[in-house]
Amino acid sequence: MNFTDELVQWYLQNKRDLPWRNTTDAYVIWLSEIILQQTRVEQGLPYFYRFVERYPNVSSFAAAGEDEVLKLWQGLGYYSRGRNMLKTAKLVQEQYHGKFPQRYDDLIKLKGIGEYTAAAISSFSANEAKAVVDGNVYRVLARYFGIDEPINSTGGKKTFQELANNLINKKTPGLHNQAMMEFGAMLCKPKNPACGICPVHMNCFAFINNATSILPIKLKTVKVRERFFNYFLVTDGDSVLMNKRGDKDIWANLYDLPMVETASLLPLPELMDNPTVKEIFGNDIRISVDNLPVQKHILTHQRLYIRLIKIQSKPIKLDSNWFYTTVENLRNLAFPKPIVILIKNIFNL
DNA sequence: AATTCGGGGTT
DNA sequence: AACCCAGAATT
Repeated sequence: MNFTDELVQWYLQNKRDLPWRNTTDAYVIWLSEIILQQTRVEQGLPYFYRFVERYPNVSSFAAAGEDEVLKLWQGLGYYSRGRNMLKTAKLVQEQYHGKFPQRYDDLIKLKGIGEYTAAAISSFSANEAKAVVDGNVYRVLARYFGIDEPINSTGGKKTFQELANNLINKKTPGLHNQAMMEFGAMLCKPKNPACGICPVHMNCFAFINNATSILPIKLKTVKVRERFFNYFLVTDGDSVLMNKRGDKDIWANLYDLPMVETASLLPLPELMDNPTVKEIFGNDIRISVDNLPVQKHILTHQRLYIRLIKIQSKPIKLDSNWFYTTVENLRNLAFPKPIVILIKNIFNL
């Protein structure tokens, strides 16, 4: 048996039973694929069940509001996925009369669907022979064929996509794609791959050359930015002052509290002397609580230091994105993870 | 071509 | 702390 046939045989005997593998409904497969972008299966599973139950078809999704979708998405990260899903659902409802497209060339034009996702949906729902290349496939191909071109370089992406296209089984592309990814996820893992039970290790470049720990090659780029978010709690116990975030920065269109960002973690007197803070609260600011610990929140490109200051005086100037709402209504708003924690600590919601 | 978009698990 | 995850969009 050749390389890919071996992987398919391995897959048929070792695959996990995942809900999106038991359907050819392009809409359901689309849901699963967007949720799983840069997200582990175990983390995405509960969200997948939540979304198929709430939105069983394109029409129900297209009728949703953005706040509602983001609330369902809360905690999963990369929130543009949720916003793009709503745009795509609305477009599919209009242009395709609610029937989700299955052809690669149609799918690739939709918001939130790139090369990987278009190949996944078209091959799984209609057996179109398009090869998926995700993080798993990069790793399997780099190791087996001994490719040392960086997987995150422009040339590298092209090399791996072409190789995957040449390898794909044109009779059963969906099965082939599932097998490549599952093999990478379960056996040919990033650390400590299970080469001892690998069906193709005797022909694997990385195994033969003891190079599984250096392949695939990835250029490191990440530079982490430190940011300091000073949140203000303004509440009378019944209503509370909230902020709707804009569409540029992290957590676009989600909700948090009024906040002033500073360049460093300032002592409280210095913070309250900040021009922006004075503009908001005036000169006689009454503070009731500032003994809450600073929350450190780690993201891929940012380290956030989050502090909460409880203010008793009323602000004299409100930003256009600020609004008062009832504590009860907080249940309906989508918050970033650290704000979920803040609100839980304050209101026990 | 490089940067940005989350949150969580593994090592 | 570094790396990765069924990547895509923006700069």
